[in-house]
Amino acid sequence: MSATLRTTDTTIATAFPWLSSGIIDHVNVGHTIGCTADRVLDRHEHIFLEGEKQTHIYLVIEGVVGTYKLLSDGRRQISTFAYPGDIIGLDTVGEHVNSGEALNRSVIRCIPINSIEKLMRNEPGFGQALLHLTANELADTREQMLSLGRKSAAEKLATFLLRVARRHQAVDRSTGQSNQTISIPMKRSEIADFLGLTIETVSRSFTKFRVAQVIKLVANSEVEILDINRLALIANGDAPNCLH
Amino acid sequence: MSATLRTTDTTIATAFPWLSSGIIDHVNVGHTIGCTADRVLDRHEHIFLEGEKQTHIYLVIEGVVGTYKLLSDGRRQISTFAYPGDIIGLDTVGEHVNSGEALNRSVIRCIPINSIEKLMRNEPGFGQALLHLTANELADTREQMLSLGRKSAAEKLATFLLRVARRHQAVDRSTGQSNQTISIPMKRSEIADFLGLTIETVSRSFTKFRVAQVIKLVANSEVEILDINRLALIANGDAPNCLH
DNA sequence: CGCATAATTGAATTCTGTCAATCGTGGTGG
DNA sequence: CCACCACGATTGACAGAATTCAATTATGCG
Repeated sequence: MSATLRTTDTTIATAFPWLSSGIIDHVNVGHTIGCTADRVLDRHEHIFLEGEKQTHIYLVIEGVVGTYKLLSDGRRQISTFAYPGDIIGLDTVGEHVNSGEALNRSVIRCIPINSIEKLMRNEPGFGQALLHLTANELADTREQMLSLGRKSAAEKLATFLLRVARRHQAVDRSTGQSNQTISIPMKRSEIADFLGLTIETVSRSFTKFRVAQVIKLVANSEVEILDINRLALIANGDAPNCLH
Repeated sequence: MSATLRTTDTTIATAFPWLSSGIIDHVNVGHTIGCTADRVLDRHEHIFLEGEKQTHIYLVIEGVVGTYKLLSDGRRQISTFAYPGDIIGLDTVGEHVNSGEALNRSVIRCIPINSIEKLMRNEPGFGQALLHLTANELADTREQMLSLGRKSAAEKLATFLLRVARRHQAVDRSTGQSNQTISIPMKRSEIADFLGLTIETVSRSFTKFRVAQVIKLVANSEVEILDINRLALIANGDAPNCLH
């Protein structure tokens, strides 16, 4: 099971690092928000299940967490991959509409819902910040819907790789290099369930890109992007003739 | 072009009828929110385009409005169908991530963004209400992702029909009848672009349901649901053998 | 080093898409 | 009031993309 590292009274700034980084500036980030706890999660350990009452929202501190929905016969649609700095469990107020699961060994910060509600009443800018956050996630989700509904396998994978690359850049913008080697912290089956494909199709698309010199497979979970422009063309369905 | 019916100072209650219906109770709905205008839209008339600066959010008063994203070669993914009472244009703060278009002759109420921002500062509960709204839309969108990514054509259409039926019930719950005849206010091509299918496949799925006595096609835009339980089974992938 | 798990590749099938033709419907004007 | 026309919906035949099933290869952890 999961070990609780520490339980402390926390300030807004500690619980929501992204708030300090300038999205919203009229929040008193020194405000205390009550008890938060950090949890260490093993791979495949669940944080919450679809349908459960929502008691906390969760800030990913380390690792990668996935949220997903299932059909009764086991088909799975992964909704999001959450990286450090991302918040999960905000889907709706009431009960979780997704299950949340660690894809790797992860650390998450658990923030009680009632703290959030109190904060929204006391810090006017805070609700606005959460709205921003949720709205951005909605925008992201809509982008993903375009992939799921209208893109071919290769286009989906290209879109996904660019997404990860952008994300990766955001994490280590310290190294300002452009010919990126990105790490793919999820397995093929998880990519497949995110893109609405099978692992075989994902694998074949990887191979196509490799053969076409668009990427180089350094390892199973490490991809070097050789031609990011081409990748972008493919992602948007603008690749002249190939790779479909 | 569109005719502006009237421009008036409006209260919260007028602009957001759903606020009065009990979601959030600590908002002074008598508060005035500044100038709103009602617009009458013809079929196919646009409200906003993807990428445009977001100046208003819009409350649908009459008709049905669709929001969508395009790929450069014309492939379209419809994100939402908005009915009277729904709000569109909340996707994100900044610029629209979808285009919005009337599917039928519609009336929308245009609410300036700056009113919204002011309201969020002055009425603590209001931001919370918008967060609720956005979170619910996010939950809805995630449900749709499951359809797009993991369901067969028949399952998608069944899911869609149930969705419309639920919506329909909400509208005229005055007539408490159960053997529902629902009106489908969108064309096959719009259903197709919502479900990530072609019009031909949508049409074939309709025919399958008709032959299987699950629905009756009263007219092109009017469906009688004969066996809602069966439809629900199909929608969730639990239909024993058939219709796939 | 070895084994379990993950990824790749191949062959055959299935579902959906594409192209094309026909049918139906609703609205308009004679 | 009816006929016509344009648009939308349906149906059929075929093609193609992705899945399924199966076998092989690679990887990474103990």
